[in-house]
Amino acid sequence: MRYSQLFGKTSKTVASDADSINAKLLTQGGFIQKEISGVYNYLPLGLRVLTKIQNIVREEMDKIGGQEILMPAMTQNESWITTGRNNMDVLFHFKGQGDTDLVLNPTHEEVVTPLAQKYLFSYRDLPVAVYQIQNKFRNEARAKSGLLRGREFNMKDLYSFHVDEEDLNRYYEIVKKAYFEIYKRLELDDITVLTFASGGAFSQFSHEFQTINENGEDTIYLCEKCKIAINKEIIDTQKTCPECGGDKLKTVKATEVGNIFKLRTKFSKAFNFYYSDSKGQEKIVEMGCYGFGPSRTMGTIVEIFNDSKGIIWPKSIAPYHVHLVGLDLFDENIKTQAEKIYQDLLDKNIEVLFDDRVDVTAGAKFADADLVGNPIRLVISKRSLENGGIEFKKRNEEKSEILPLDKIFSRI
RNA sequence: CGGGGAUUGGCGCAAUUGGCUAGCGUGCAUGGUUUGGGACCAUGAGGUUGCAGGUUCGAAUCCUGUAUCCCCGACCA
Repeated sequence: MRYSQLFGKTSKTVASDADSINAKLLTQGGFIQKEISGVYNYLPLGLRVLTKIQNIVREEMDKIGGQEILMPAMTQNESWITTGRNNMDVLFHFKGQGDTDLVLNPTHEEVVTPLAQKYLFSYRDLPVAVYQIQNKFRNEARAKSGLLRGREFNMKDLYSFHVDEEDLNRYYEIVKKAYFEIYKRLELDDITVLTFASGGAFSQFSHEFQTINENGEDTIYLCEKCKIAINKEIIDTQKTCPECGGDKLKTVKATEVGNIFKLRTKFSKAFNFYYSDSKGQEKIVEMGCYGFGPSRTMGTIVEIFNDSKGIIWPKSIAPYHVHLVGLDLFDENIKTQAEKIYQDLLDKNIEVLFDDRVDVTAGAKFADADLVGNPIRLVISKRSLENGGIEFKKRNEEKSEILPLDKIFSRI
């Protein structure tokens, strides 16, 4: 991609209502643009990052047998009356044709349960796990912190259906592992901890995945020995580490980036979702749900991986792998060589953003490269060519070096 | 949802005891000079001051209503 043609520009100043590091840097870098409070447009750079996060999640869900579907953003209010959740204060209600009462789904148990019921009748059909990656709508009392608490936000939600609790427990552990695989690929595994949270009516605990960072909205109590934590809402009833029983818990700030939950039979009961066992007996279906927020995770990553100059993306989700800065492009010879390098990178399927602007000074281009935060910066200029090639620099390192043209590819 | 603050070219800001053609920076356009850490000069475009009413000879400035945004708190499978 040529920077000169990229939709979405970086800027030196940022809208005064950007209220957090992630809102500021993502807006300034041309990744997102606020539409209304808690609702954002994703520009090409931002969408590339979001899509990469989604694809990592997608791959890990597929690995554990998740089957991707896509459910609608809206449904009838009737389903929410059935489960008794129609008065949740975050529900967006509106009217459809014929005065029908509709809601924008803040989560999809009310959709997926009746849907699964149409296809799963027998123990032979179970277990099944389906997931989607889709936007959720929650009318938060107070949207804030950029992508961290929005009214429309991106979510991966996986739902599993089982013959009994034992099988639910088995799969629950599998999902837990898959989540840590995801955080590993996002380079968040060192600072993301399993956190015990309230389990609701049918289960003792649910589990959150909390990424420790000083700007986090949540307070958790961390057992440093086990790297397991307890959520604020249950610290009153659970004062020791659930893993080792230790009582030395450290208070830390964190952001919830995932939540897995044994729903048990709460929704299958509401919708009368039964299956026939091997003896022809009718049995209730056991359910689990597993949420992961790609957009919130994107915001969290920016909160953590940044410096005074901008974002420092983990390699796996950077919008581009290489930021190619062309200087002195008014010189036809240099321009030709820069274009050739750009083409060579494209030919090798290396994701590259080429700053091909002619009338922009070196300082401005470097500042933009730092702000956007791609992992590798290459500079081709009069100076670099005189010194034997192309300047190579990693975003997270200070030092740079000049590499001959033919050596560049082995380094990226 | 309770309390507080804000709203002026794309963005950041100034101008209010009511008074001249609403300024400055940045960004944008054109020309020229520059060219390794957000260059410089010149010229130019861009605003019915969130919206709707009201007071007044005169309103960005005062009054009423309303919308939106932000902050603190409550809330948050």
